[in-house]
Amino acid sequence: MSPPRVLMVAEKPSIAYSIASVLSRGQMSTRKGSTDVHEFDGWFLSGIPVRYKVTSVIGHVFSLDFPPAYQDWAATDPLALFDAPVVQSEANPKAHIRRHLSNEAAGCNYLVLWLDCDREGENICFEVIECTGFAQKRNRTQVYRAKFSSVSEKDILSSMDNLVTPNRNEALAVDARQEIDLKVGVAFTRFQTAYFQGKYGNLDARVISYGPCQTPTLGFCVQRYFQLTTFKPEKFWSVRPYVMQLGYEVQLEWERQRLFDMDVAMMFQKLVQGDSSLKVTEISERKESKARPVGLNTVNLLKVASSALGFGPQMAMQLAERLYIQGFISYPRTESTAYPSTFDFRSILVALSRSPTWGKFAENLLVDGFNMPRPGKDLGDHPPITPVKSASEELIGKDAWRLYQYVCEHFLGSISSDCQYVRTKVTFSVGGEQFHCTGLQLTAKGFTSVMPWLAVAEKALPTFEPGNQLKISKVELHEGTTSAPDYLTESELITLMEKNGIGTDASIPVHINNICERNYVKVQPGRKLVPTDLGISLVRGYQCIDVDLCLPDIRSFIEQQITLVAKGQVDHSRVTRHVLQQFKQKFSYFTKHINNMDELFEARFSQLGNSGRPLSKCGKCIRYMKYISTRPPRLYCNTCEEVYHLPQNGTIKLYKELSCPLDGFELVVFSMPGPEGKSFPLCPYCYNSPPFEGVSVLPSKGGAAGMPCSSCPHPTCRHSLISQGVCACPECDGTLMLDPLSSPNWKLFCNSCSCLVMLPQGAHRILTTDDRCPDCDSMIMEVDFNKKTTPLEDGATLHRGCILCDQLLHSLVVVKHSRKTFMRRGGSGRGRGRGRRSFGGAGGKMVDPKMSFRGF
DNA sequence: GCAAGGTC
Repeated sequence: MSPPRVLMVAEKPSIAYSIASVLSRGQMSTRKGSTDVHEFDGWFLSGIPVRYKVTSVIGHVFSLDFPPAYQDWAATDPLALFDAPVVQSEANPKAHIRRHLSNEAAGCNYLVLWLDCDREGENICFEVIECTGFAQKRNRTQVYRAKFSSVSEKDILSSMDNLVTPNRNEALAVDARQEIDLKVGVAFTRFQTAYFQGKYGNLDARVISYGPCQTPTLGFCVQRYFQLTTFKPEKFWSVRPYVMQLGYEVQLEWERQRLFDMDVAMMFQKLVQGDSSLKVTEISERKESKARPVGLNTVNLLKVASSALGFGPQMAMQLAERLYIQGFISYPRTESTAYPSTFDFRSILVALSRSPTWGKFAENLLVDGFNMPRPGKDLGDHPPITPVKSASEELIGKDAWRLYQYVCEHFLGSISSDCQYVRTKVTFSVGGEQFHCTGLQLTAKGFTSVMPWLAVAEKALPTFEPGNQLKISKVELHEGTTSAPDYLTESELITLMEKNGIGTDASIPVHINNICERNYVKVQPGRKLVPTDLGISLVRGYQCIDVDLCLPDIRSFIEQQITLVAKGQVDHSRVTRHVLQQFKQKFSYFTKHINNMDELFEARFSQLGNSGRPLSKCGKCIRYMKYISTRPPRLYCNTCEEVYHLPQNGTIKLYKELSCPLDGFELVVFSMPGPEGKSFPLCPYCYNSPPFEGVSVLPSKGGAAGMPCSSCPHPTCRHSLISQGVCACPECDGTLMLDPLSSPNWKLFCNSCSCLVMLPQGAHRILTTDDRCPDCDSMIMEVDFNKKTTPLEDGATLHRGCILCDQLLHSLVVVKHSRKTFMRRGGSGRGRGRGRRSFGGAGGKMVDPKMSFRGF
């Protein structure tokens, strides 16, 4: 009778091989299949003699998708995808892994799962259980899970002695993630693509994708782009004294470093210049060191490959993969930076000692002894990436050689000694100010001799003694300018993604590749990521509609929700439903407000951004915005990617290059046509985003709130309701404002309705003043009549008075567009509404009937 | 044509 059979399944062929090698002590027979199958005899559990078969999958067996009925883009409403069924299909049909597992499981009595010990691995466990049929036919005691923290003999053997059961909750968390990612990503992607496709001639995108990882990744690039385009350089000054010591001229650093006020900096310069004695107050010497690197993991390899070697992550991984298959480096996909305790450094050093490049260095480490590496983190996956055997450029090619070279240097560096140096700091006092200079002297190069780009620069310093009185040779006032940050480098992006939990070591290169291939960013020399028009418009669009969509938090939210499933705290389908419900709402909101994103596309892609006329300066970036006069009229800031709506049915001009005291935007003036058309100034920013709450706004199309300066309660700005408001409107709750541009047809207009009041015609000048009428609290007006037509006696021209109470002015004003004859609506409480609450502020006075135009 | 996660 043949012995019972045990099927063991690993996540990838190389692990299956390692496990079989350890358990069979190298005595196994291997046959080909979809993946190799290693067979040998051994003992299982409490000493059952068995026949072992060890094979593997190749990552996930299945992947999730929508059923065929939902595959037609045109016929499927993307919103319906949130509630659509999902189906599993074989991830790699050509590999026939499912058939392979089913065949190999036939006749097996036990299943041992050797998948990677993370959530994804746990999920693959259940894929394997399904394929092998162990779920249905056999009872649970026949399925075991091996938990191992590294693929070492010790760990493999000990996990065989401590077999557990697979964790269904962790697997279900992955199921939840898959369904959420699929539905959210596909729904948004199909909707966006359909909406923008063919809409703009020069928008050439096959697909405009959205994803909870790729979109925040793009978000990082665009965020940096905004930082640098809206950067405002600032000048700064620092005092830099120079002293002569033992024939050296030394420049001293200021303890205050720099000041942003030139006058103050100059004052300090004079103080220092005026004090003839500079004194050494302190000399400190400190031994410092720069630590050798921890073991190399994938993400750090990718960063160096990008920043120092100029290889993109995709390319770097391809090279690393090849070096691994050829046996030159160890497995290149690992998160761990800690070496296992049993790690064999010596044999690698022996291998490298044959190298013409590092032979000498490796040999020295062998002879003089090497340092154990710094601790690092152990994620239980694979050891850090190290060389395995010696290579040469001729053997592996130029690019692979450069990557291999780095792996070797990093490995040698990680077991070298730290770099050590002495830092000397000399502190000086002069004119009440503190200055210093520092010197650096290397005592041991350590690892920097094999990683010279990390070397510490030496800096010589002449000897000083405490209490030395020195002469200042000159005192410079250095002027500098703060500089904008540069575009995000790929290496910085990887750091950000890792920090924010966007993607994994294996998927980070994929996401970066996606945003490049989809034409959202371009890689420029120095591997800088420069967002394209499409990338910028997309991110700006998300920011305008629902900023969450492009922030990394969207990923952490999903992760945090599925972690509840993994911990068994919440049911998997409830979490999936709940999260999808939330995304469905976000999706609905997004589709309803897609016009906000479209405005940006319109500006970018139909070249409105080029055809518009430069008009007012943006207060954020101090660059001219473009005035787009076609409906709806708006200003567009090319730099900030912002659209500012303007009132319709009139003309827009710059208002004397005056700017808003609140936000620095240049004011524009809006004029309605005709001699009786009113005109009023407005700040493009405030008009769209009123800075004060509860301000009455004009009705406006295109979503702008519509607050012109005539509704603004700013207490001191000379264009505000407070400065230009004259008295209550006879027609409505509004306030009559002086139209500052109405000369010579001077008029007051209501900031709320169409009421107009014509002031003395032909006056040379009419101004509002700071004074108020003691009787009715209206603003006292100052009228400078024309010399020829002045109604004043003796040809005087200047007259001050209240237009309601002053006999002369009263007789010269005419109310137009007044549907009601001077009757105030409502009772005594009226007129204290939002817009006028700040007006006058003189309490009960405003209920005086004279406040209206009654009696005209 | 679409997501993100495995591995090759």
